[in-house]
Amino acid sequence: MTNGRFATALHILTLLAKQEPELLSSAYIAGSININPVLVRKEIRNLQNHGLILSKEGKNGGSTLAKPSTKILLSDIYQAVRPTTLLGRSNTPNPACPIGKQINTHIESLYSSAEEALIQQLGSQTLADFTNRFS
Amino acid sequence: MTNGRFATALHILTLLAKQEPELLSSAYIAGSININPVLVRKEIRNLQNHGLILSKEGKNGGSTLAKPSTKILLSDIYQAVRPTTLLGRSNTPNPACPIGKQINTHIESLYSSAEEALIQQLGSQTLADFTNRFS
DNA sequence: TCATACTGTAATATTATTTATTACAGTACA
DNA sequence: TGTACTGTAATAAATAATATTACAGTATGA
Repeated sequence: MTNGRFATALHILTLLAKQEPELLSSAYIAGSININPVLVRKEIRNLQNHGLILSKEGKNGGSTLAKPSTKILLSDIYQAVRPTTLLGRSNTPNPACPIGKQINTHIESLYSSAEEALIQQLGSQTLADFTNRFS
Repeated sequence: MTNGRFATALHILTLLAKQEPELLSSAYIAGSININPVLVRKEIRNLQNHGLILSKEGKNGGSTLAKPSTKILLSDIYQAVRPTTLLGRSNTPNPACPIGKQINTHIESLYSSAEEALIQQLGSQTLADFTNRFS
């Protein structure tokens, strides 16, 4: 992925974890990340759908963690922003070529075992582990 | 990464491995992958720089593997096409925010250990292992 | 020695993806 | 009932990836 969604999501969750149980507004969060508030709201919505965040509408509204940071794995965050393919997109090879015809199947299974390794590694750390590194 | 370079490089190397020790032209390879020959030549050049491929210019020229496919790890291929950051780019957070100021350092080290896990997994298979899966 | 079939590479155009911006409806509070 | 939020759609702008065109350089072999 060439986008910054993982970094953005992690930043959002770090802020929420650090200022728990305060409700933080998307404008405040966007100011810290230095991106557009609409992007933040979209990502918050997504993290909400994945059960990591709770939001409250209306005046004095905002967002907070849906569960303690010790219960949020970094792999949960990855899964929430997971790109279609970790190692990039595949091509649409020539079906007339015996290699071209088969390669995407093999690439797919390769990608999924590679991603599995990544998820295992990310799953070994919690959001709390990550935020504790901040001085 | 949103690009198809890993898939392209793997496709190139698979073709070369399967037809060793023949010299394959970029036009032939591009026909199998179904992308522009110039992209193939660029990637071949890159794989050459990484010691995976040998090329011969002029008439009847083309490319072949620089070493047996049993000696090429899938992680070597990843390293050759490695994007700046596996998990996407980071933001340029607000330095006035105590979290924003530090987060990129922590994200960087997180990314590098995640990538390390991926490389280990890819390093457990050779190009020969991959090409042997083709029927 | 010259036509041919390649690689190598630069320059540019096109397309796809990502991010930013604008706008506004809906909600809760005080 | 004004104010400060979320939620979301629509669109624009910026960036990244791929395709295309063009041509110089190189080796082969007729």
